[in-house]
Amino acid sequence: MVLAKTTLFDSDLQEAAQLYKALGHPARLQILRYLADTKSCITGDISEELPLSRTTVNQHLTELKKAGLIQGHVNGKRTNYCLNPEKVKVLKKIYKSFIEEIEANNLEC
Amino acid sequence: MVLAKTTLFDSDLQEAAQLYKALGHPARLQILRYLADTKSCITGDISEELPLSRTTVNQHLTELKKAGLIQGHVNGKRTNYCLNPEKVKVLKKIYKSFIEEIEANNLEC
DNA sequence: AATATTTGACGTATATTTGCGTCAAATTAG
DNA sequence: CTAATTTGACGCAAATATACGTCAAATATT
Repeated sequence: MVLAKTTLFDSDLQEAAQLYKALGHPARLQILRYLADTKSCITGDISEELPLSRTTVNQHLTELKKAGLIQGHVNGKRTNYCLNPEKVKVLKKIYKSFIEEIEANNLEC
Repeated sequence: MVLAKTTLFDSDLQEAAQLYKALGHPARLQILRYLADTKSCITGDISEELPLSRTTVNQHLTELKKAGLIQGHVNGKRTNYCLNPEKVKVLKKIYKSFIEEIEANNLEC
C-alpha cells in the first residue's frame, strides 16, 4: 500500500465510505439492532448477546463510536452506549443521494 | 483472529454487512457513481477517472462484482461493467428494514 | 502472420481489521 | 478500607484489504 490513498478522493465519498464501512461487519449491525430492539441503551453486557468476547465487542463499540453512530456516556461503573440520531440522519441523507444517483438510470449493456 | 467468526452471525446480518462492506471504500463508491453519472457501462479506462492504478481499480471492480453490485460482460477485447439493478434492489430492501428498525425508537439515555 | 491493446491472474509489500487475553484504573458493594 | 465488578488500554497473532508491477492470454489492428 505504501500510502493510504483514501485521502485522494472527494471528501463526501470519504465520509460515505467511512459510514458504510462501519456498517460492514455483522457484529456492529447486531449491536445497532440490539440497541433498537431493546429500545434502550447498552450497559456493558452486550458481549453476551454476541458470539464474541467482551474485548472484541468493546472494540466494535469503539469503532461505532469513532464513526459517530453511537455515543458513550459514563454512568458510574457502567458505560451507556446510545444511538446518535444525528449521525443516523447523516447516513440517511448520504444513502438517499447515493441511491437516487444510482436509480436514476436504467442501464443497458 | 484464528477463525473467521463472521459466520457465527445471522445470515441476514452477514448479507447486509457484506453489501455495506462493498460500499466501504471511496474508490468503489466513485466507480458506482461514475457508472450512474455517465449513464453507461464501463469499458476499461475507468482507472483514468480514479487516482489509482489500473491494477488496483481492477481489483475494486472485482470486489464489486463479487458483491453482485455490478456485472461484467466481455465484449471482444473490452469488458463492459454494468450496475446490477437486482442487487441494488436487495440493497435498498436491506437498508430500508435496517433504518426502520433503528428509526423506530427515539432512544434517550 | 506480426504487432499492439486490453484485461485478468499472479505475486508481493504494507496497512488495516479482527479477535482475544491480560492488566490497570475507576467505581461500587460489603 | 477491602474486595469485587466494569471498562478501556495495551499488546499480540492471524486474517483481510489495499495498492501496485509484471506477465500472459485473448482480441483487434496492420
